[in-house]
Amino acid sequence: MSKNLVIVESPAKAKTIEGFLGEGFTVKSSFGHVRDLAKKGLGVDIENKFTPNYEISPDKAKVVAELKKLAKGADMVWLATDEDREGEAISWHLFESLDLTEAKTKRIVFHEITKPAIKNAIANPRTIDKHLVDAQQARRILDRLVGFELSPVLWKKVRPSLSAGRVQSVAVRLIVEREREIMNFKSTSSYKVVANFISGNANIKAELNKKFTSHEEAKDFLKKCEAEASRKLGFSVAQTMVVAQRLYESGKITYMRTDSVNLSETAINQAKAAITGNYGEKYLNIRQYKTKSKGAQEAHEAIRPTYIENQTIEGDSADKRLYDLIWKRTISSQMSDAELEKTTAVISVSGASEKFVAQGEVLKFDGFLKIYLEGTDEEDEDKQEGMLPPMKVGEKLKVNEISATQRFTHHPARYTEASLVKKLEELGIGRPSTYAPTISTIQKREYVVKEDREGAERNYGVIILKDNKILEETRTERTGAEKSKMFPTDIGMVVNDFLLKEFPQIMDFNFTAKVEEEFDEIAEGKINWTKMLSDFYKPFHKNVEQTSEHSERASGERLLGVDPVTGKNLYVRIGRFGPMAQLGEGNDENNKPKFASLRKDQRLDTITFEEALELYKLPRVVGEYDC
DNA sequence: CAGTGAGCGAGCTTCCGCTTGACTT
Repeated sequence: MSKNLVIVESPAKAKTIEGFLGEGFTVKSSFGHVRDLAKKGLGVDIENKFTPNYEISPDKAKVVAELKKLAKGADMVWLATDEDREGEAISWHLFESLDLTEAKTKRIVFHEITKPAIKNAIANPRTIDKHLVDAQQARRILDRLVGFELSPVLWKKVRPSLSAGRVQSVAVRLIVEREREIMNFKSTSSYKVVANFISGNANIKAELNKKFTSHEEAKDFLKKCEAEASRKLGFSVAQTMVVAQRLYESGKITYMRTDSVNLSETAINQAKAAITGNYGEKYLNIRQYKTKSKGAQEAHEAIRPTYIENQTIEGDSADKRLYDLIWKRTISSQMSDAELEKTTAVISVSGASEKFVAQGEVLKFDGFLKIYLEGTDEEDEDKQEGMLPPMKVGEKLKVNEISATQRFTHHPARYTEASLVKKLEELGIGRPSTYAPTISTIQKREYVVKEDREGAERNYGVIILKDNKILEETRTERTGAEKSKMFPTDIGMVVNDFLLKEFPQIMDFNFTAKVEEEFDEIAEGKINWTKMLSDFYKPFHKNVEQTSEHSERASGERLLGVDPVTGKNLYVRIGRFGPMAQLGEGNDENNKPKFASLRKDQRLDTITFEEALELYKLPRVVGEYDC
């Protein structure tokens, strides 16, 4: 009996596969990467063709020792890591660190975990693709060079222990730029006019095809009319991944750290059976999706329920909700389109050129909407909404009520953890396995904070025409309230502005896409990986040296004005203990500058001269003591 | 917890991507 050792990346996979292969095969897992660049120092010999200095990762020493032992006693070692750049590199690192030989090593890949797929893989082995491995080495080393050369510049020019990197710095940039857009946003308002008509005993809701910019215009319009007769879940990214991990480990869903949209044949057949069984043939529309995002590597299947016939699972409420979402998405992706019939009625008003428009929508066939509609208890009136009663052209309608309501334009939305991930995904920056860690890193460095904001009350005008009388009133609403949104901090903004000024190429949203193209060329054997690194590193390193030598410290300093009492300059900047105000300069003994910390709700780029002066006023109320 | 901001120097910090499990809260 020959002895075979198969190595995959994840232990859950190993267990399943061992069942398929049967006797003579032992299946073990590497638990992801086993080696990495040396933790201390740069870990790359720049002078010597970027030779990497790899070390067995401390937490993998045991795994490697065990695999080495098993490999020694095996007749054949099958490297069955994922079929993408990282997976190929894991196989190569295993080959190197387990002291394998080419004669007794085979590389296999499979796209779904089924018995025939595994058997087929075993029957069609290949060798390690060194070009693909080199592409991974280039990726790894470039990230190390960028991170470990930029970070020290920040320690010197801004503050110790800060960090910069290809992914995290761009994530911070997105948040900073969004905040500035919001700061510069000027809200405008206009009046939206809505009318309620009566036809027979049915109501028709219609909106005017024009909005009025002022209260007066809206009122004038109503006067003219007077004369007339006639995405869902509220989890954080980290929480979601914890729940998903739990579902994965208990065998309820497939692998979750993937952005693949590809479903296996097995899955599609299961979905087909579930759809035809539950809803009938006409709800079925089999499709195969292809990914849109750049850099997706398709080593895995799309996230889906392992057993699609199970519509619900046992577990706590978070488990059930996430499973429900995954189930519905999977099933609906293979269902027919919904068919809607749209009707538009145009209603004119005598004495005014503007027209009211009523939109009616009737669901002719629910298609994939069936599984979304099923769960919600829809009330009958809700169903009626959107439908138009039968009307004749030229029919005269009675007006029940016309109202003009003041509406304000909204600034762009701040990012949530989830929307930031979505944006990074669109830009092809970062990978599913790193989105959650990246978000926690930029918060740990205090570049951004996740916060709620209360918002403020705002008045808005309403003009109502009813029973031929015009009524004007002022109502209030809450605006600007935010929940779990990402806000940049002062330090985040200072670091971002510094990096953007000194290293614009790294901060470019297309930087990752550009280097990814080159990694692809390495993988295809078109260019040499050390040449690619050298072409990148030479100008980059020169830039680092120049900046380190010549650029000024970045403190976000702003001169707010001159204190009328002392005649000294009043500044704000980032100091040793965070954002602060500084009155006067110089360091002579009887003429020292005075310092004051900014309050928590104040920011370097928005604080006014008066607010900063206020910080120096004594006595100050710091709180109230309740005795 | 209050309130910090003299100066020097040694030694430290840091990246991204693949996978769980051991730990504390």
